[in-house]
Amino acid sequence: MGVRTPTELTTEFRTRGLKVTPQRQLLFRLLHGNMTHPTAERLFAEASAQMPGISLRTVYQTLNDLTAMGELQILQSAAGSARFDPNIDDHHHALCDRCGELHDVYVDHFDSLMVSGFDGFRPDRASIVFGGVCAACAAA
Amino acid sequence: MGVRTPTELTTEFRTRGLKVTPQRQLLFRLLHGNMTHPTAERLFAEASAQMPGISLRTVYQTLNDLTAMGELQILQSAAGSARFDPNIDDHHHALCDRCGELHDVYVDHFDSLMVSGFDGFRPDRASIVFGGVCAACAAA
DNA sequence: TTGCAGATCAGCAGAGGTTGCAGATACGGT
DNA sequence: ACCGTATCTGCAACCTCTGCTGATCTGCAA
Repeated sequence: MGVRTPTELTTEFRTRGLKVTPQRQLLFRLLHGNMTHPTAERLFAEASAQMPGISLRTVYQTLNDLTAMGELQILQSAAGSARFDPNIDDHHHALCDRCGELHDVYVDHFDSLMVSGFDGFRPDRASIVFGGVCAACAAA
Repeated sequence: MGVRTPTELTTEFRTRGLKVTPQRQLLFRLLHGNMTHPTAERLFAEASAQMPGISLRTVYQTLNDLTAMGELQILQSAAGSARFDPNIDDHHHALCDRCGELHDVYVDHFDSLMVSGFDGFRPDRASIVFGGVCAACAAA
């Protein structure tokens, strides 16, 4: 579902010869079970609350390391900053036009889609972003 | 197919109280029939060749105006700059991992996809980006 | 637990893309 | 042709993210 547990990530980092610092452990905890799609800035804010003085640079560094080892996905948000997705399942996204919130959605039988125009292009993955209005915003 | 003709865009601009300057007309021409997905910088380069002195700021301004009136789509490329899509049909994209080129693809029966997790979200559009290797890069 | 080699940290400066601003200029309805 | 106003240009600011550096800290082995 989400990223692996802090314990698993700790092992994974050590296995790869990366060291596990208190800053990284904090980020592991912040990401674990996180179903939002936080920006680096947001994680930095949350981390700073628990560890004043942590640097934004360190947050980026750790997020990039996690992404490089496939534990996070990077989502390019239309406006501004990238979002990090702790959910590495095969899933897609629904973006609310009003609040900007991103929600995970799952698509079945994606393979059965008929696509024309590939013209020799060989796809090995696909991401779908649905645009619309989320339940909370529709109610408001 | 692509954007509307320069003539149509001229009328559209005037109707909305926007003025049609030589700079804008040039951009209309550069976009018309353009099946690539140029960045602002690329359009600026092409425009500068025909009209030395045109400002990058003006290119952005006009592209944003066109986007606001629905004549262009903005595509957020993963790395760096935005791409402007003169094709406003209901289509999707295939992104080559090697050369970074974007190609248009068309998807049939998209509505028949089974999606779970919407949870009250009401989608009104969707965009799919396929990742893979294009024919040219696969051959090379 | 201690010591060492090397990885990591904080902080700042810089790169790349995009937008804000202000004064001068040009469009276009009348 | 005139005038009001949108637009143009050029520059600087802004935002996000990365490179760099000296000081600090971690992991590992004994």
